[in-house]
Amino acid sequence: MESSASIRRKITLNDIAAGCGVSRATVSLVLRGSPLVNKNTRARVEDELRRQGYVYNRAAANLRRRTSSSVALVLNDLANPFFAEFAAGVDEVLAEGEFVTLLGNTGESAEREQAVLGSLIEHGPGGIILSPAEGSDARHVLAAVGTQTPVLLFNRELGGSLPEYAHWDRLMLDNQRGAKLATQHLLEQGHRRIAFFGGHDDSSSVHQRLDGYREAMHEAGVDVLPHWRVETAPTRMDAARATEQLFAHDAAPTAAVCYNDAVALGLMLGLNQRGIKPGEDFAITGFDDVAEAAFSTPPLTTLATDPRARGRQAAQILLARLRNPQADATTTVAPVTLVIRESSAHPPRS
Amino acid sequence: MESSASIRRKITLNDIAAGCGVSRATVSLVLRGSPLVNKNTRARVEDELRRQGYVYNRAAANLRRRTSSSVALVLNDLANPFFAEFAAGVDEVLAEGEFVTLLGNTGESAEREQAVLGSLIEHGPGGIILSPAEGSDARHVLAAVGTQTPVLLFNRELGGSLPEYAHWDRLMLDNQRGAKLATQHLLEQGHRRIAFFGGHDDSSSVHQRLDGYREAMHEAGVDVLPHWRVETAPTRMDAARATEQLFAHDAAPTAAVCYNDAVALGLMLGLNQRGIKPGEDFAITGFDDVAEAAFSTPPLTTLATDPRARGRQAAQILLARLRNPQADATTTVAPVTLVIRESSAHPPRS
DNA sequence: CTGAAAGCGCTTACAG
DNA sequence: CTGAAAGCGCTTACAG
Repeated sequence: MESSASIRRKITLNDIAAGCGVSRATVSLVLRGSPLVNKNTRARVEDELRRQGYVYNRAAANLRRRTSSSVALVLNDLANPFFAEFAAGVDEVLAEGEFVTLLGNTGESAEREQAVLGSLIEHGPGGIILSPAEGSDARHVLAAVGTQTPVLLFNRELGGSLPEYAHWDRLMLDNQRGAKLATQHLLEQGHRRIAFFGGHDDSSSVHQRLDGYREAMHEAGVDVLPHWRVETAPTRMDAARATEQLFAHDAAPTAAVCYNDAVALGLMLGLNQRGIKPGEDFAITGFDDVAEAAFSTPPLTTLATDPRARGRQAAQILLARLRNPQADATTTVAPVTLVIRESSAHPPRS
Repeated sequence: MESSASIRRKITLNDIAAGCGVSRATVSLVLRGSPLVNKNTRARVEDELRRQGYVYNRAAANLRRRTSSSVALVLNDLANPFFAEFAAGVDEVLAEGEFVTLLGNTGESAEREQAVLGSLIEHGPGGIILSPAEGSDARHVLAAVGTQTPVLLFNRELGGSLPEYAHWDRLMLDNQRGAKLATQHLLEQGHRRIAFFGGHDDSSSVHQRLDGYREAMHEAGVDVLPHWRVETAPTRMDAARATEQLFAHDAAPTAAVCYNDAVALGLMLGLNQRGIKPGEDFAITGFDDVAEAAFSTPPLTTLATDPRARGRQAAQILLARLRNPQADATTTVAPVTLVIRESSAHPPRS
């Protein structure tokens, strides 16, 4: 690296061509690994490339070739460890495929999602991986991204519906099966009065998990009482506050399938405050397997979703789409795994 | 949006110009908001832009103007909530400044860091925000990024040293002051035998926190015994395993300043296993204020670093650098705040 | 106020 | 095997 040269302006193919007496075209062929170039010429060019500290300008190449080497990753909540892991998985696979990740975080705001998509699309991503903000709808997303750029929808559906929307690939978690597994596990421990605790009913993932819970209860021939459904915001604090509602009526539950781990951990807090020992007097399951689940007191039975693997999977689906834009849209439902820990490992006590 | 048109090829300035009978140049001026354009012409062009569903090609504009509208964000561990929050803060400010975030995750591998930087630099970022992988060194980073692209170093220093390296901006946490505050707090509670627990001595942040701890002990006139320093990997499990080393000698500590929250939570685990009640029989402080700290049993006294605010700050420093490339390099030390909870709120008991 | 022309850094038929 | 030429989608002096 010639520091005197590199401090001034960027080195281009012209500099390399001039530096070793060949044409720009030949240097380009060398860079792209064409077999047409003479061995000797290639060596000479490669030396010169190194000598001048050449940096490939991928944007210029993309412009000329009408290709893209980026993928936009638009997340509803990057600060959530689940999505952070997901992003790490996406980036891992994209990087292997020589793509760069354009990051956008919407913070659960449909309005910001519009702005973020509108800005990212100007950078010409080859595709978009979108985990929608709450309340985001298909028409707005489509208006922002157009019909040229393939979209992979992760984690939730959009509101509204459009013909184009049906052509997008999807990667969803198996929410229904997960909640069913958790419910069946509690039934096997001997519980019959099982609540479904936390989350708001208007969310598509809450809906799916409720379905799984109901299905398991139905198959076991257990009637579900209305007060076994307690809605909360999907946060620890709100769940802790709502704990009392579980015990406000007769036939109080002896166990709860929680919407997610945050809610389950909040319920533990609320139970402790009432002198009820989670994992001894009351059985609990969560959903997500956050880092804390293995270390809570008691450790939390939950459903592992392996967000990093989901990220890798999402990137693979999108890369496949870029290779074959005409293929039919795919819907992938990712499996979730029941992880049994002490919070649920006992028969009913109350 | 004409779906028949938009399905085929991308709309360019030429299409718009042809569509309303002006030149490409005029359309460009409209797009860039030039005051030169006649009001009427502007309105006509803007209509046509909307009608054809034009999407600005920022890459082409950047090529022509020799500018960049992206910033690379290279993180040692995106899956860590601290860095995920940091990334969210960075992205927030960059988006406001009309920049897009190019994400790269190195997973704490210096080798991957090389590859990631080499790949990102080809996309022509205006600058790079780098939170180095462990063991990353200045020479390799400089070789990958060259001398043209400004770098902001976050969180840790690189190994090795080079003249160019000194010209990089820095944003570091006030590790020393944080550990000093924690130590002083324990001293005020009446503790004298205070350990420094966890982390490896070859890490620059461990080093700085140890310095703060020693400074506080020295100022209080308390001699530090060698066995009050226990090294561990900065993880919960390793910390739990190492707990016994605190009590292997006479004059065992009654409190510990922990390297970070993960280590502090692990120490709680280890203490509980030995029948020692953290927060009653033994005082503990952490560092980071992870989400879990407020909910552990007992809640953990720790140092809040506000990673999202750090991210915003990092982006602001880098944007300032892009506006003024010639300004002197800056070093910013971000404050940390002691958050007192129950894990440390008592005098020595043993 | 508007248009013709040159050029950002690359790639790719096409000749030779 | 190599070079001259055209062109990706923009911007920007420069004329008029």
